[in-house]
Amino acid sequence: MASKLALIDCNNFYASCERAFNPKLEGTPIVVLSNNDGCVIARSNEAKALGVLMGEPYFKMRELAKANGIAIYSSNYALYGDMSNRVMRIIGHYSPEQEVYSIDESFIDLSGMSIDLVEYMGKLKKQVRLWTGIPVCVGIGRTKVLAKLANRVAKKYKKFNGVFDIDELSKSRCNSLLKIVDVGDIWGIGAKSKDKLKRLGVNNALAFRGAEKSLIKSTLGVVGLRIQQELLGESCIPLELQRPAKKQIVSSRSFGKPLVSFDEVNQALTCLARKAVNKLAVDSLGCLSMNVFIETSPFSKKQAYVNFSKSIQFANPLHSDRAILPVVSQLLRKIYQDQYQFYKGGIVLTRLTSKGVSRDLFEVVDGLALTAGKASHKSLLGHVISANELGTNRWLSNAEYRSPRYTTQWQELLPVE
DNA sequence: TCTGGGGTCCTAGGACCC
DNA sequence: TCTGGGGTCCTAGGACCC
Repeated sequence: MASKLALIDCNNFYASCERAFNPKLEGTPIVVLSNNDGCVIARSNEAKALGVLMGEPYFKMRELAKANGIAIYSSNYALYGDMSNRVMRIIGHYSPEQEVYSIDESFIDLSGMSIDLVEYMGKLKKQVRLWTGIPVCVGIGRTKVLAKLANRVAKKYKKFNGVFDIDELSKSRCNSLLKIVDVGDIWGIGAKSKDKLKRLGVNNALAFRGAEKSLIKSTLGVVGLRIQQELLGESCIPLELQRPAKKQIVSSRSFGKPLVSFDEVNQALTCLARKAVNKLAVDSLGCLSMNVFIETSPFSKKQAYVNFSKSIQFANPLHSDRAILPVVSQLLRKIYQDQYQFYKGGIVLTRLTSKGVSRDLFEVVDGLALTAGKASHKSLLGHVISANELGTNRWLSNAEYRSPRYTTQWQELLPVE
């Protein structure tokens, strides 16, 4: 049976979330900023039309924002995550097989459905909009790469009303379409690969699809070969129906201010480690190794960019804050140097295992004695935190423009007018 | 003044083994 | 003096995704 997939992609997701809770923003250009209010990570169509670029540092577009009445938001992941769950649940009703690909994208399997798929996906699009306020577009094709491409078309050309099936095109029309798609706009072809291909004269999707296999293999390896096969309509990137087990957990942040004391950096990393430990707990995992890193700003003109990191292997999987947090401080002690202003840092937990029997009492930590931990304190929420998590808080991100967490914090519910 | 965070997969090269 | 080759496992780094 020929496979048939749809990719449902939310339009300007973060910006649309802000708008869903503030209808006055209809027609207003919206920009959402990254964690530290650093750069642009989402733009409404109006903001795109004003020339706001993806990834642009906020300070470079502040004047433009002021002059054009652009609404600015700090990112509000609690809100976006919750909205995503609602959207994904609705999409899940349209097929028995769904892959939630990212916070704002989902593939579903439509193989063997003898109905008008464009009409069917039109219904989905309307329902998501009605129930959540989030606009989506749908691309349909035989493979993931083709569905992605179809989705671009659905987004770009108004006449399709947000739903496009690439298989509805005749062969020659399909070729004309592929010819106007830049090779760098194919899913999986990033900036580096794009440059390599263009140097070889492979400029668009049609040329890529028709290129010699050996050329693709030697230029991009097996990854490129797979993309080419998918463009030809042969599915080789399967739907992932269940989330694959995590292989690593990263918790890192740019600090709100450059940090210049061990204690401040230690506070930051201990708090970040706490977040990582919480993620371990959600999936009932332990880790057999950990990496701690700190770095200076790559943009600073006052000091050279440096990046210090240290890894440690554990004899048994660790999963508790009591076991992990002290090790973070000990590793940091080994890499911290007084003369630098640190601007970012984090921890990476790897070699994850399912937790199994708790062995925390007998944990052996590669030559590092586990200290019993300093006195504990209760946080405002009532759970016990370590002394290292208290401090100046200068590491915390700036989030000057965050909208209320309408859906996840009682105190921030939308008022009834 | 001010430049995100969290992931995955692939490959090359080193260490080690027989 | 002559100094293999194939397999596996691990890690670091590159590239990509949203």
